[in-house]
Amino acid sequence: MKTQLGSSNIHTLPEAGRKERDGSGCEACPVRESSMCAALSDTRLEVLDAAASRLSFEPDETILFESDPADFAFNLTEGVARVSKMLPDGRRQITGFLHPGDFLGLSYQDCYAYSAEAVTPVKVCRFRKAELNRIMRDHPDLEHRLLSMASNELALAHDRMLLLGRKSAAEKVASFLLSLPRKEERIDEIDLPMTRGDIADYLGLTLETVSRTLSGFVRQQIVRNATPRIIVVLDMARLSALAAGEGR
Amino acid sequence: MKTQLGSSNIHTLPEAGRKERDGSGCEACPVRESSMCAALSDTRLEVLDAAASRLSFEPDETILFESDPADFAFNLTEGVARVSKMLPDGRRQITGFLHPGDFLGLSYQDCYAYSAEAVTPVKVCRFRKAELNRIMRDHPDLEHRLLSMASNELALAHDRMLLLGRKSAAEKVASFLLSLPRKEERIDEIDLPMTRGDIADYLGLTLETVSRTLSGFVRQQIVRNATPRIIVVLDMARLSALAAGEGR
DNA sequence: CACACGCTTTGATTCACATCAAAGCCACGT
DNA sequence: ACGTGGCTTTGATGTGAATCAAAGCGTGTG
Repeated sequence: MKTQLGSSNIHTLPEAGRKERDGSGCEACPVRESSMCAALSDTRLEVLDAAASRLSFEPDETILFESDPADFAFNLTEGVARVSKMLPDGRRQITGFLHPGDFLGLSYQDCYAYSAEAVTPVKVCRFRKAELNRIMRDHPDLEHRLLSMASNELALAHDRMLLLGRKSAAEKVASFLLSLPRKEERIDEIDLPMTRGDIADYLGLTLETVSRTLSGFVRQQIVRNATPRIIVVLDMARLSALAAGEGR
Repeated sequence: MKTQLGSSNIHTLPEAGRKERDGSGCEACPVRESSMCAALSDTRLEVLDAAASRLSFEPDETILFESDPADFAFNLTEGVARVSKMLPDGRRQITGFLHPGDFLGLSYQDCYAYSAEAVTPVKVCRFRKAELNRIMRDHPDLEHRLLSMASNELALAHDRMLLLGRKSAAEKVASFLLSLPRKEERIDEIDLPMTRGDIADYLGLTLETVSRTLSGFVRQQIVRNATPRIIVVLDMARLSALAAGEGR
Protein backbone atom coordinates (compact mmCIF):
# COMPACT_ATOMS: atom_id res chain seq x y z
CA MET A 1 0.00 0.00 0.00
CA LYS A 2 1.28 3.43 -0.93
CA THR A 3 1.32 6.45 1.31
CA GLN A 4 -1.32 9.10 0.76
CA LEU A 5 -0.50 12.29 -1.04
CA GLY A 6 -2.65 14.34 1.30
CA SER A 7 -4.16 17.40 -0.35
CA SER A 8 -2.00 17.22 -3.47
CA ASN A 9 -4.75 16.72 -6.03
CA ILE A 10 -3.27 19.43 -8.18
CA HIS A 11 -5.28 18.59 -11.28
CA THR A 12 -4.49 21.90 -12.83
CA LEU A 13 -0.84 21.01 -13.33
CA PRO A 14 -0.23 21.38 -17.06
CA GLU A 15 0.80 17.75 -17.40
CA ALA A 16 -0.31 15.38 -14.64
CA GLY A 17 0.88 11.82 -15.06
CA ARG A 18 4.34 10.91 -16.24
CA LYS A 19 4.85 9.95 -19.87
CA GLU A 20 6.64 6.76 -20.54
CA ARG A 21 7.28 4.43 -23.41
CA ASP A 22 7.89 0.89 -22.38
CA GLY A 23 9.75 -1.07 -25.05
CA SER A 24 6.85 -3.07 -26.45
CA GLY A 25 3.95 -1.70 -28.50
CA CYS A 26 0.27 -2.64 -28.54
CA GLU A 27 0.80 -6.31 -29.44
CA ALA A 28 2.12 -7.04 -25.96
CA CYS A 29 -0.47 -4.85 -24.21
CA PRO A 30 -2.23 -6.60 -21.33
CA VAL A 31 -5.62 -5.30 -22.51
CA ARG A 32 -5.08 -5.97 -26.23
CA GLU A 33 -8.02 -8.37 -26.27
CA SER A 34 -10.33 -6.92 -23.63
CA SER A 35 -10.30 -3.21 -24.46
CA MET A 36 -11.63 -1.28 -27.41
CA CYS A 37 -8.42 -2.28 -29.19
CA ALA A 38 -9.85 -5.76 -29.73
CA ALA A 39 -11.88 -4.26 -32.58
CA LEU A 40 -8.81 -3.78 -34.75
CA SER A 41 -6.36 -6.16 -36.41
CA ASP A 42 -2.68 -5.90 -35.53
CA THR A 43 -1.92 -3.88 -38.64
CA ARG A 44 -4.81 -1.46 -38.19
CA LEU A 45 -3.96 -1.11 -34.53
CA GLU A 46 -0.87 0.81 -35.53
CA VAL A 47 -3.05 3.84 -36.18
CA LEU A 48 -4.23 3.83 -32.58
CA ASP A 49 -0.73 3.07 -31.39
CA ALA A 50 0.55 6.18 -33.14
CA ALA A 51 -2.19 8.31 -31.61
CA ALA A 52 -1.68 7.16 -28.03
CA SER A 53 0.32 8.76 -25.25
CA ARG A 54 1.26 6.38 -22.45
CA LEU A 55 0.87 7.96 -19.01
CA SER A 56 1.31 6.74 -15.45
CA PHE A 57 -0.42 7.96 -12.30
CA GLU A 58 0.37 7.35 -8.65
CA PRO A 59 -2.38 6.61 -6.11
CA ASP A 60 -4.74 9.57 -5.57
CA GLU A 61 -3.39 11.46 -8.55
CA THR A 62 -6.09 12.98 -10.72
CA ILE A 63 -6.44 11.51 -14.20
CA LEU A 64 -9.15 13.90 -15.27
CA PHE A 65 -11.21 16.48 -13.47
CA GLU A 66 -14.93 17.32 -13.49
CA SER A 67 -15.56 20.50 -15.50
CA ASP A 68 -12.16 20.52 -17.21
CA PRO A 69 -12.42 20.67 -21.00
CA ALA A 70 -12.96 17.14 -22.27
CA ASP A 71 -10.17 16.97 -24.84
CA PHE A 72 -8.93 13.47 -24.08
CA ALA A 73 -10.19 9.93 -23.79
CA PHE A 74 -8.35 7.16 -21.98
CA ASN A 75 -7.85 3.47 -22.13
CA LEU A 76 -6.89 2.02 -18.74
CA THR A 77 -4.16 -0.59 -19.20
CA GLU A 78 -2.99 -1.23 -15.63
CA GLY A 79 -4.23 -0.59 -12.08
CA VAL A 80 -7.53 0.57 -10.60
CA ALA A 81 -9.11 4.01 -10.81
CA ARG A 82 -12.24 5.61 -9.38
CA VAL A 83 -14.70 7.82 -11.23
CA SER A 84 -16.61 10.26 -9.07
CA LYS A 85 -18.95 13.23 -8.97
CA MET A 86 -19.25 15.77 -6.17
CA LEU A 87 -21.97 17.98 -4.75
CA PRO A 88 -21.01 21.57 -3.88
CA ASP A 89 -20.81 20.78 -0.14
CA GLY A 90 -18.37 17.92 -0.66
CA ARG A 91 -20.67 14.91 -0.69
CA ARG A 92 -19.17 12.47 -3.17
CA GLN A 93 -20.59 9.68 -5.28
CA ILE A 94 -18.18 7.24 -6.86
CA THR A 95 -19.93 6.17 -10.04
CA GLY A 96 -17.51 3.40 -10.90
CA PHE A 97 -14.20 1.71 -10.37
CA LEU A 98 -12.19 1.20 -13.54
CA HIS A 99 -10.09 -1.88 -14.23
CA PRO A 100 -7.66 -2.73 -17.03
CA GLY A 101 -9.43 -2.65 -20.40
CA ASP A 102 -11.99 -0.07 -19.31
CA PHE A 103 -12.53 3.04 -21.39
CA LEU A 104 -12.77 6.49 -19.84
CA GLY A 105 -13.90 9.81 -21.19
CA LEU A 106 -16.55 8.78 -23.67
CA SER A 107 -18.78 11.82 -23.85
CA TYR A 108 -19.88 14.37 -26.33
CA GLN A 109 -20.00 17.19 -23.84
CA ASP A 110 -17.44 19.99 -23.87
CA CYS A 111 -16.39 19.29 -20.30
CA TYR A 112 -15.97 16.12 -18.30
CA ALA A 113 -19.01 15.41 -16.17
CA TYR A 114 -16.93 13.58 -13.56
CA SER A 115 -13.46 13.21 -12.13
CA ALA A 116 -11.20 10.18 -12.23
CA GLU A 117 -8.34 9.41 -9.86
CA ALA A 118 -5.89 6.56 -9.52
CA VAL A 119 -6.60 4.15 -6.66
CA THR A 120 -3.49 2.01 -7.24
CA PRO A 121 -0.64 2.96 -9.57
CA VAL A 122 -2.32 3.31 -12.96
CA LYS A 123 -1.23 3.24 -16.58
CA VAL A 124 -3.34 4.58 -19.42
CA CYS A 125 -3.25 5.20 -23.12
CA ARG A 126 -4.44 8.72 -23.74
CA PHE A 127 -6.00 9.87 -27.01
CA ARG A 128 -6.93 13.26 -28.26
CA LYS A 129 -10.67 13.02 -28.84
CA ALA A 130 -10.60 14.81 -32.17
CA GLU A 131 -8.08 12.25 -33.36
CA LEU A 132 -10.03 9.34 -31.97
CA ASN A 133 -13.11 10.57 -33.84
CA ARG A 134 -11.10 10.73 -37.04
CA ILE A 135 -9.85 7.19 -36.52
CA MET A 136 -13.41 6.02 -35.87
CA ARG A 137 -14.54 7.49 -39.17
CA ASP A 138 -11.93 5.41 -40.98
CA HIS A 139 -12.54 2.30 -38.88
CA PRO A 140 -16.25 1.73 -38.21
CA ASP A 141 -15.32 -1.45 -36.34
CA LEU A 142 -13.82 0.69 -33.63
CA GLU A 143 -16.95 2.79 -33.33
CA HIS A 144 -19.02 -0.38 -33.24
CA ARG A 145 -16.83 -1.73 -30.45
CA LEU A 146 -17.20 1.48 -28.46
CA LEU A 147 -20.98 1.41 -28.88
CA SER A 148 -21.08 -2.12 -27.58
CA MET A 149 -18.86 -1.19 -24.63
CA ALA A 150 -21.08 1.82 -23.94
CA SER A 151 -24.16 -0.42 -23.99
CA ASN A 152 -22.57 -2.68 -21.44
CA GLU A 153 -21.67 0.28 -19.28
CA LEU A 154 -25.25 1.44 -19.50
CA ALA A 155 -26.55 -1.95 -18.37
CA LEU A 156 -24.13 -1.87 -15.44
CA ALA A 157 -25.25 1.67 -14.64
CA HIS A 158 -28.84 0.45 -14.42
CA ASP A 159 -27.76 -2.32 -12.07
CA ARG A 160 -26.09 0.26 -9.93
CA MET A 161 -29.21 2.40 -9.82
CA LEU A 162 -31.15 -0.59 -8.54
CA LEU A 163 -28.43 -1.12 -5.95
CA LEU A 164 -28.34 2.53 -4.83
CA GLY A 165 -32.08 3.03 -4.78
CA ARG A 166 -33.42 -0.21 -3.41
CA LYS A 167 -30.83 -2.45 -1.77
CA SER A 168 -30.04 -2.62 1.97
CA ALA A 169 -26.53 -1.98 3.27
CA ALA A 170 -25.79 -5.72 3.48
CA GLU A 171 -27.08 -6.29 -0.05
CA LYS A 172 -25.02 -3.39 -1.32
CA VAL A 173 -21.81 -4.65 0.22
CA ALA A 174 -22.44 -8.22 -0.96
CA SER A 175 -23.12 -6.98 -4.50
CA PHE A 176 -19.99 -4.90 -4.42
CA LEU A 177 -17.76 -7.76 -3.30
CA LEU A 178 -19.06 -9.97 -6.09
CA SER A 179 -18.70 -7.25 -8.71
CA LEU A 180 -14.95 -7.03 -8.21
CA PRO A 181 -12.67 -8.93 -10.58
CA ARG A 182 -11.05 -12.03 -9.05
CA LYS A 183 -8.14 -14.14 -10.13
CA GLU A 184 -9.02 -17.48 -11.71
CA GLU A 185 -6.68 -19.36 -9.43
CA ARG A 186 -7.93 -17.70 -6.23
CA ILE A 187 -11.57 -17.36 -7.10
CA ASP A 188 -12.66 -16.93 -3.48
CA GLU A 189 -10.21 -14.12 -2.69
CA ILE A 190 -11.32 -10.53 -3.16
CA ASP A 191 -8.82 -7.70 -3.27
CA LEU A 192 -10.03 -4.31 -2.04
CA PRO A 193 -7.41 -1.80 -3.18
CA MET A 194 -9.72 1.11 -2.32
CA THR A 195 -10.46 2.46 1.17
CA ARG A 196 -13.66 1.86 3.14
CA GLY A 197 -14.47 5.49 2.46
CA ASP A 198 -14.24 4.88 -1.29
CA ILE A 199 -16.45 1.82 -1.00
CA ALA A 200 -18.95 3.83 1.03
CA ASP A 201 -19.05 6.60 -1.55
CA TYR A 202 -19.60 3.99 -4.24
CA LEU A 203 -22.48 2.32 -2.38
CA GLY A 204 -24.18 5.41 -1.01
CA LEU A 205 -23.29 4.51 2.60
CA THR A 206 -20.87 5.81 5.24
CA LEU A 207 -17.51 4.20 5.86
CA GLU A 208 -18.65 3.11 9.33
CA THR A 209 -21.61 1.25 7.85
CA VAL A 210 -19.38 -0.49 5.32
CA SER A 211 -17.01 -1.57 8.07
CA ARG A 212 -19.81 -2.76 10.34
CA THR A 213 -21.44 -4.66 7.50
CA LEU A 214 -18.19 -6.45 6.65
CA SER A 215 -17.70 -7.26 10.34
CA GLY A 216 -21.23 -8.68 10.30
CA PHE A 217 -20.35 -10.93 7.35
CA VAL A 218 -17.29 -12.16 9.26
CA ARG A 219 -19.42 -12.86 12.36
CA GLN A 220 -21.90 -14.80 10.19
CA GLN A 221 -19.02 -16.73 8.63
CA ILE A 222 -19.90 -15.50 5.15
CA VAL A 223 -16.39 -14.12 4.63
CA ARG A 224 -13.07 -14.08 6.43
CA ASN A 225 -10.67 -11.18 6.71
CA ALA A 226 -7.18 -12.19 5.61
CA THR A 227 -6.11 -8.55 5.93
CA PRO A 228 -8.28 -5.43 5.83
CA ARG A 229 -7.51 -5.43 2.12
CA ILE A 230 -8.04 -9.11 1.30
CA ILE A 231 -11.44 -10.73 1.89
CA VAL A 232 -11.88 -14.50 1.57
CA VAL A 233 -15.35 -15.75 0.68
CA LEU A 234 -16.43 -18.69 2.86
CA ASP A 235 -20.08 -19.02 1.86
CA MET A 236 -20.50 -18.01 -1.77
CA ALA A 237 -24.14 -19.16 -1.92
CA ARG A 238 -25.15 -16.94 0.98
CA LEU A 239 -23.20 -13.99 -0.40
CA SER A 240 -24.77 -14.38 -3.84
CA ALA A 241 -28.26 -14.64 -2.38
CA LEU A 242 -27.67 -11.45 -0.40
CA ALA A 243 -26.35 -9.65 -3.47
CA ALA A 244 -29.37 -10.72 -5.50
CA GLY A 245 -31.69 -9.39 -2.81
CA GLU A 246 -33.05 -12.72 -1.66
CA GLY A 247 -31.80 -12.67 1.93
CA ARG A 248 -33.95 -9.64 2.83
CA MET B 1 -56.12 10.18 -16.77
CA LYS B 2 -56.86 6.69 -17.87
CA THR B 3 -58.20 3.93 -15.69
CA GLN B 4 -55.80 1.28 -14.53
CA LEU B 5 -55.73 -2.07 -16.19
CA GLY B 6 -55.28 -3.84 -12.87
CA SER B 7 -53.27 -7.04 -13.15
CA SER B 8 -53.27 -7.08 -16.91
CA ASN B 9 -49.55 -6.87 -17.51
CA ILE B 10 -49.75 -9.81 -19.85
CA HIS B 11 -46.37 -9.30 -21.44
CA THR B 12 -46.37 -12.82 -22.78
CA LEU B 13 -49.09 -12.03 -25.27
CA PRO B 14 -47.65 -12.91 -28.67
CA GLU B 15 -48.11 -9.38 -29.93
CA ALA B 16 -48.59 -6.69 -27.31
CA GLY B 17 -49.24 -3.25 -28.70
CA ARG B 18 -51.49 -2.56 -31.63
CA LYS B 19 -49.99 -2.04 -35.04
CA GLU B 20 -51.00 0.99 -36.94
CA ARG B 21 -49.94 2.95 -39.93
CA ASP B 22 -50.89 6.55 -39.80
CA GLY B 23 -50.96 8.15 -43.16
CA SER B 24 -47.69 10.05 -43.07
CA GLY B 25 -44.22 8.53 -43.06
CA CYS B 26 -41.04 9.59 -41.26
CA GLU B 27 -40.90 13.11 -42.71
CA ALA B 28 -43.82 14.20 -40.56
CA CYS B 29 -42.64 12.30 -37.47
CA PRO B 30 -42.62 14.44 -34.31
CA VAL B 31 -39.17 13.12 -33.37
CA ARG B 32 -37.63 13.34 -36.83
CA GLU B 33 -35.00 15.82 -35.58
CA SER B 34 -34.52 14.74 -31.98
CA SER B 35 -34.24 10.97 -32.27
CA MET B 36 -31.59 8.76 -33.82
CA CYS B 37 -33.33 9.44 -37.14
CA ALA B 38 -31.72 12.89 -37.23
CA ALA B 39 -28.53 11.13 -38.35
CA LEU B 40 -30.01 10.30 -41.76
CA SER B 41 -31.08 12.41 -44.72
CA ASP B 42 -34.69 12.13 -45.92
CA THR B 43 -33.73 9.75 -48.69
CA ARG B 44 -31.62 7.49 -46.50
CA LEU B 45 -34.31 7.54 -43.86
CA GLU B 46 -36.44 5.40 -46.14
CA VAL B 47 -34.34 2.40 -45.15
CA LEU B 48 -35.28 2.87 -41.52
CA ASP B 49 -38.84 3.64 -42.51
CA ALA B 50 -39.10 0.31 -44.26
CA ALA B 51 -37.68 -1.56 -41.28
CA ALA B 52 -39.97 0.00 -38.67
CA SER B 53 -43.22 -1.35 -37.23
CA ARG B 54 -45.40 1.32 -35.67
CA LEU B 55 -46.96 0.16 -32.39
CA SER B 56 -49.20 1.74 -29.77
CA PHE B 57 -49.45 0.95 -26.09
CA GLU B 58 -52.06 1.93 -23.53
CA PRO B 59 -51.06 3.07 -20.01
CA ASP B 60 -49.45 0.26 -17.98
CA GLU B 61 -49.05 -2.00 -20.98
CA THR B 62 -45.66 -3.66 -21.18
CA ILE B 63 -43.46 -2.60 -24.09
CA LEU B 64 -40.67 -5.01 -23.27
CA PHE B 65 -39.98 -7.32 -20.36
CA GLU B 66 -36.85 -8.00 -18.31
CA SER B 67 -35.37 -11.38 -19.29
CA ASP B 68 -37.33 -11.69 -22.55
CA PRO B 69 -35.07 -12.28 -25.56
CA ALA B 70 -33.81 -8.88 -26.73
CA ASP B 71 -34.82 -9.10 -30.39
CA PHE B 72 -36.16 -5.58 -30.82
CA ALA B 73 -35.13 -2.01 -30.28
CA PHE B 74 -37.56 0.89 -30.07
CA ASN B 75 -37.78 4.53 -30.87
CA LEU B 76 -40.33 6.32 -28.70
CA THR B 77 -42.31 8.76 -30.83
CA GLU B 78 -45.18 9.77 -28.53
CA GLY B 79 -46.05 9.56 -24.84
CA VAL B 80 -44.10 8.70 -21.70
CA ALA B 81 -42.76 5.30 -20.65
CA ARG B 82 -40.93 3.99 -17.60
CA VAL B 83 -37.95 1.66 -17.59
CA SER B 84 -37.55 -0.46 -14.48
CA LYS B 85 -35.71 -3.31 -12.83
CA MET B 86 -37.03 -5.52 -10.05
CA LEU B 87 -35.57 -7.47 -7.16
CA PRO B 88 -36.98 -10.96 -6.55
CA ASP B 89 -39.12 -9.78 -3.61
CA GLY B 90 -40.79 -7.08 -5.67
CA ARG B 91 -38.75 -4.02 -4.78
CA ARG B 92 -38.60 -1.91 -7.92
CA GLN B 93 -36.21 0.69 -9.24
CA ILE B 94 -37.30 2.84 -12.14
CA THR B 95 -34.09 3.62 -13.99
CA GLY B 96 -35.59 6.16 -16.31
CA PHE B 97 -38.62 7.81 -17.81
CA LEU B 98 -38.61 7.90 -21.60
CA HIS B 99 -39.93 10.80 -23.64
CA PRO B 100 -40.44 11.27 -27.38
CA GLY B 101 -37.15 10.84 -29.27
CA ASP B 102 -35.64 8.47 -26.69
CA PHE B 103 -34.20 5.19 -27.81
CA LEU B 104 -34.94 1.94 -25.99
CA GLY B 105 -33.39 -1.48 -26.16
CA LEU B 106 -29.80 -0.63 -26.92
CA SER B 107 -27.91 -3.61 -25.52
CA TYR B 108 -25.73 -6.37 -26.75
CA GLN B 109 -27.07 -8.90 -24.26
CA ASP B 110 -29.29 -11.76 -25.34
CA CYS B 111 -32.06 -10.69 -23.01
CA TYR B 112 -33.37 -7.32 -21.91
CA ALA B 113 -31.92 -6.29 -18.58
CA TYR B 114 -35.00 -4.26 -17.71
CA SER B 115 -38.70 -3.83 -18.40
CA ALA B 116 -40.45 -0.91 -20.04
CA GLU B 117 -44.11 0.03 -19.67
CA ALA B 118 -46.26 2.83 -20.99
CA VAL B 119 -47.12 5.56 -18.49
CA THR B 120 -49.35 7.51 -20.87
CA PRO B 121 -50.56 6.23 -24.25
CA VAL B 122 -47.34 5.55 -26.14
CA LYS B 123 -46.33 5.17 -29.78
CA VAL B 124 -43.08 3.59 -30.87
CA CYS B 125 -41.20 2.55 -33.95
CA ARG B 126 -39.99 -0.99 -33.44
CA PHE B 127 -36.95 -2.43 -35.22
CA ARG B 128 -35.59 -5.92 -35.40
CA LYS B 129 -32.13 -5.61 -33.92
CA ALA B 130 -30.48 -7.77 -36.53
CA GLU B 131 -31.89 -5.48 -39.16
CA LEU B 132 -30.88 -2.34 -37.29
CA ASN B 133 -27.33 -3.68 -37.08
CA ARG B 134 -27.32 -4.28 -40.81
CA ILE B 135 -28.53 -0.75 -41.45
CA MET B 136 -25.85 0.60 -39.14
CA ARG B 137 -23.17 -1.18 -41.14
CA ASP B 138 -24.35 0.59 -44.29
CA HIS B 139 -24.86 3.92 -42.55
CA PRO B 140 -22.06 4.68 -40.08
CA ASP B 141 -23.70 8.04 -39.36
CA LEU B 142 -26.50 6.15 -37.65
CA GLU B 143 -24.10 4.20 -35.48
CA HIS B 144 -22.30 7.43 -34.66
CA ARG B 145 -25.55 9.02 -33.65
CA LEU B 146 -26.42 6.09 -31.42
CA LEU B 147 -23.01 6.23 -29.77
CA SER B 148 -23.48 9.89 -29.03
CA MET B 149 -26.97 9.22 -27.63
CA ALA B 150 -25.57 6.38 -25.52
CA SER B 151 -22.86 8.70 -24.18
CA ASN B 152 -25.48 11.20 -23.16
CA GLU B 153 -27.50 8.47 -21.48
CA LEU B 154 -24.40 7.42 -19.62
CA ALA B 155 -23.80 10.95 -18.37
CA LEU B 156 -27.41 11.11 -17.18
CA ALA B 157 -27.00 7.73 -15.51
CA HIS B 158 -24.06 9.09 -13.55
CA ASP B 159 -26.12 12.08 -12.46
CA ARG B 160 -28.78 9.70 -11.27
CA MET B 161 -26.27 7.68 -9.28
CA LEU B 162 -25.21 10.85 -7.51
CA LEU B 163 -28.86 11.58 -6.84
CA LEU B 164 -29.65 8.10 -5.54
CA GLY B 165 -26.53 7.70 -3.47
CA ARG B 166 -26.02 11.12 -1.95
CA LYS B 167 -29.03 13.43 -2.20
CA SER B 168 -31.68 13.99 0.49
CA ALA B 169 -35.36 13.39 -0.19
CA ALA B 170 -35.99 17.10 -0.84
CA GLU B 171 -33.00 17.34 -3.17
CA LYS B 172 -34.15 14.25 -5.03
CA VAL B 173 -37.66 15.55 -5.58
CA ALA B 174 -36.38 18.98 -6.62
CA SER B 175 -33.95 17.40 -9.10
CA PHE B 176 -36.71 15.23 -10.47
CA LEU B 177 -39.09 18.12 -11.03
CA LEU B 178 -36.43 20.07 -12.91
CA SER B 179 -35.45 17.06 -15.00
CA LEU B 180 -38.88 16.78 -16.56
CA PRO B 181 -39.50 18.32 -19.97
CA ARG B 182 -41.56 21.49 -19.90
CA LYS B 183 -43.37 23.40 -22.59
CA GLU B 184 -41.70 26.58 -23.83
CA GLU B 185 -44.86 28.61 -23.40
CA ARG B 186 -45.53 27.37 -19.85
CA ILE B 187 -41.99 27.06 -18.59
CA ASP B 188 -43.02 27.03 -14.92
CA GLU B 189 -45.61 24.25 -15.25
CA ILE B 190 -44.52 20.70 -14.66
CA ASP B 191 -46.66 17.78 -15.77
CA LEU B 192 -46.41 14.59 -13.72
CA PRO B 193 -48.09 11.87 -15.79
CA MET B 194 -46.68 9.17 -13.52
CA THR B 195 -47.98 8.23 -10.05
CA ARG B 196 -46.31 9.15 -6.76
CA GLY B 197 -45.37 5.50 -6.51
CA ASP B 198 -43.54 5.67 -9.85
CA ILE B 199 -41.72 8.82 -8.76
CA ALA B 200 -40.76 7.13 -5.49
CA ASP B 201 -39.38 4.09 -7.29
CA TYR B 202 -37.41 6.42 -9.53
CA LEU B 203 -35.91 8.37 -6.62
CA GLY B 204 -35.32 5.50 -4.22
CA LEU B 205 -37.97 6.78 -1.79
CA THR B 206 -41.47 5.71 -0.72
CA LEU B 207 -44.58 7.26 -2.18
CA GLU B 208 -45.44 8.75 1.22
CA THR B 209 -42.10 10.54 1.36
CA VAL B 210 -42.58 11.91 -2.15
CA SER B 211 -46.02 13.21 -1.24
CA ARG B 212 -44.83 14.73 2.03
CA THR B 213 -41.87 16.36 0.31
CA LEU B 214 -44.11 17.92 -2.33
CA SER B 215 -46.46 19.12 0.41
CA GLY B 216 -43.41 20.62 2.10
CA PHE B 217 -42.53 22.53 -1.08
CA VAL B 218 -46.08 23.86 -1.23
CA ARG B 219 -45.92 24.96 2.42
CA GLN B 220 -42.60 26.74 1.71
CA GLN B 221 -44.12 28.39 -1.36
CA ILE B 222 -41.57 26.81 -3.67
CA VAL B 223 -44.29 25.28 -5.81
CA ARG B 224 -48.07 25.32 -6.08
CA ASN B 225 -50.34 22.40 -6.82
CA ALA B 226 -52.66 23.18 -9.74
CA THR B 227 -53.86 19.55 -9.65
CA PRO B 228 -52.06 16.52 -8.22
CA ARG B 229 -50.72 16.09 -11.75
CA ILE B 230 -49.70 19.67 -12.55
CA ILE B 231 -47.12 21.45 -10.40
CA VAL B 232 -46.44 25.16 -10.85
CA VAL B 233 -43.01 26.43 -9.86
CA LEU B 234 -43.17 29.62 -7.79
CA ASP B 235 -39.54 29.95 -6.71
CA MET B 236 -37.28 28.57 -9.41
CA ALA B 237 -34.10 29.80 -7.73
CA ARG B 238 -34.85 27.95 -4.52
CA LEU B 239 -35.86 24.79 -6.38
CA SER B 240 -32.67 24.87 -8.48
CA ALA B 241 -30.51 25.40 -5.42
CA LEU B 242 -32.15 22.43 -3.72
CA ALA B 243 -31.67 20.26 -6.80
CA ALA B 244 -28.00 21.20 -7.01
CA GLY B 245 -27.53 20.25 -3.38
CA GLU B 246 -26.90 23.73 -2.07
CA GLY B 247 -29.84 24.07 0.28
CA ARG B 248 -28.65 21.23 2.55
C1' DC C 1 12.27 1.44 18.90
C1' DA C 2 8.85 4.49 19.46
C1' DC C 3 6.06 7.76 17.54
C1' DA C 4 2.84 9.51 14.19
C1' DC C 5 -0.41 9.26 10.74
C1' DG C 6 -3.98 7.21 8.16
C1' DC C 7 -7.09 3.72 7.93
C1' DT C 8 -10.28 0.59 10.19
C1' DT C 9 -13.12 -1.05 13.78
C1' DT C 10 -16.37 -0.62 17.47
C1' DG C 11 -19.69 1.76 20.51
C1' DA C 12 -23.49 5.23 21.82
C1' DT C 13 -26.82 8.14 20.19
C1' DT C 14 -29.67 10.57 16.73
C1' DC C 15 -32.44 11.29 12.76
C1' DA C 16 -34.33 10.99 8.13
C1' DC C 17 -37.03 8.20 5.99
C1' DA C 18 -39.80 3.83 6.06
C1' DT C 19 -43.70 1.55 7.68
C1' DC C 20 -48.28 1.15 9.29
C1' DA C 21 -52.78 3.20 9.29
C1' DA C 22 -56.57 6.03 8.04
C1' DA C 23 -58.79 9.73 5.72
C1' DG C 24 -59.52 12.70 1.63
C1' DC C 25 -60.26 13.36 -3.24
C1' DC C 26 -61.66 12.60 -7.83
C1' DA C 27 -63.09 10.26 -11.97
C1' DC C 28 -65.81 6.84 -13.63
C1' DG C 29 -69.68 3.74 -14.17
C1' DT C 30 -74.25 2.33 -12.75
C1' DA D 1 -76.79 11.37 -7.79
C1' DC D 2 -74.40 7.65 -5.53
C1' DG D 3 -70.97 4.30 -4.81
C1' DT D 4 -66.57 2.32 -5.99
C1' DG D 5 -61.71 2.00 -6.84
C1' DG D 6 -57.38 4.05 -7.32
C1' DC D 7 -54.47 7.62 -6.16
C1' DT D 8 -52.93 11.06 -2.87
C1' DT D 9 -52.44 13.16 1.46
C1' DT D 10 -51.69 13.25 6.33
C1' DG D 11 -50.69 11.26 10.89
C1' DA D 12 -48.37 8.10 14.40
C1' DT D 13 -44.73 5.11 15.15
C1' DG D 14 -40.53 2.35 14.11
C1' DT D 15 -35.91 1.47 12.34
C1' DG D 16 -31.72 1.20 9.49
C1' DA D 17 -28.17 3.79 8.66
C1' DA D 18 -25.92 8.32 9.81
C1' DT D 19 -23.50 10.85 13.05
C1' DC D 20 -20.54 11.61 16.87
C1' DA D 21 -16.83 9.70 19.47
C1' DA D 22 -12.99 6.94 20.72
C1' DA D 23 -10.09 3.01 20.43
C1' DG D 24 -7.28 -0.44 17.60
C1' DC D 25 -3.86 -1.45 14.03
C1' DG D 26 -0.04 -1.29 10.78
C1' DT D 27 3.29 0.83 8.26
C1' DG D 28 6.71 4.05 7.36
C1' DT D 29 9.90 7.44 9.64
C1' DG D 30 12.96 10.06 12.77
